[in-house]
Amino acid sequence: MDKLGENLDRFRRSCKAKGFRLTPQRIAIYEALLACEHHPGAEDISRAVRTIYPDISMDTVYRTLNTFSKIGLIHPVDGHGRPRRYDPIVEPHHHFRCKQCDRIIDFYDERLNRVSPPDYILQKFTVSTVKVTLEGVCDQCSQPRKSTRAAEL
Amino acid sequence: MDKLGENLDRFRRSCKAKGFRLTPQRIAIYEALLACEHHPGAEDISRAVRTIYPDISMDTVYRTLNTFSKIGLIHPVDGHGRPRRYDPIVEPHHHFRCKQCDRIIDFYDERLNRVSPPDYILQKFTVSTVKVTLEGVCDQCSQPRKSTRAAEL
DNA sequence: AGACAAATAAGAATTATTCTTATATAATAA
DNA sequence: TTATTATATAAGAATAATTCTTATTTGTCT
Ligand SMILES: [Mn+2]
Ligand SMILES: [Mn+2]
Ligand SMILES: [Zn+2]
Ligand SMILES: [Zn+2]
Repeated sequence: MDKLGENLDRFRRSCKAKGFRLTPQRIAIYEALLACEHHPGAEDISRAVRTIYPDISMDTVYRTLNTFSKIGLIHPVDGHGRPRRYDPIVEPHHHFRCKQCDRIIDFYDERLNRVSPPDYILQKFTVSTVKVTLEGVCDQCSQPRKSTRAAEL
Repeated sequence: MDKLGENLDRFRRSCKAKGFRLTPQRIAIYEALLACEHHPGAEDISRAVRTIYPDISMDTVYRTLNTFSKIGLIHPVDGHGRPRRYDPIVEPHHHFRCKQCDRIIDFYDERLNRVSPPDYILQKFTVSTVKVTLEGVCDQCSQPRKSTRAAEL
């Protein structure tokens, strides 16, 4: 089975397991999450789903994203002052966020997966997640204007 | 000079250097930031400052916090769906966030300061900050009820 | 097919933050 | 010290993101 199929299958099983109904809206929202790159926000999801279900309400989008988050199907990603975004990839990975274009780019690194808090923290707190997040300027934004224009200057 | 004095001095110099006026509101807001533990939000700051300046407006609080952030006097801290919070400590340090009580607790660790992204990321992106954030349940919240009650049970 | 709990659409409500504008004031210089 | 002026402020309107309320619809299980 391909990656998309795997994800959809996990989605169906998660819903069943938790007693959630398999509605067309939920399926469309989950598919939109998988299709969108760079961690879509509720507005992105709504826009994508509207092409198929023009009457989808923002409330359903938000409610569904919250439901998915609660059962661990997706992870909410901080919006840094902008609207919250969502990540359909729940396997361990890390994020680079461009301060200029606000893209959030995934990357995978074993070394970072193994970053661990100091012992005195582990003794005091129950640590469930360790997140490493990079911020800076992405390759696209650090290029001197558009590549076509750059030749002219 | 003590730590508080040092901070206030740096604050005065930063304002001067950037040509910002040293208003009573700004001083009070900065002092409130230093006094509050666990990374206050705009509402916390407003409440603290109101005891001295009852007429401080939310707009001034937000505007001032934004100004301070821009000149690097403080750092905004993600609110995870709740209101944004602010950190008057700009020296390198790390955060543990309790998912239950929402406290954000500082800790210092040299090893985590040195966490570095993989080379292929550094080649592609200009990385300006690396944040390690822990989430979980804090010592207070994981205690079985209140300590006084615990003895009874 | 029928029953029913759960999900939805629509739009009101709430919350956090920013904007607008008229007034006040910190900094600077006469 | 006072006058000048650009900057900061208070007040409240406006905006944006998210949640809530309610009446209706629809999956799921007989
Ligand atoms: Mn991701
Ligand atoms: Mn801190
Ligand atoms: Zn970029
Ligand atoms: Zn706690």
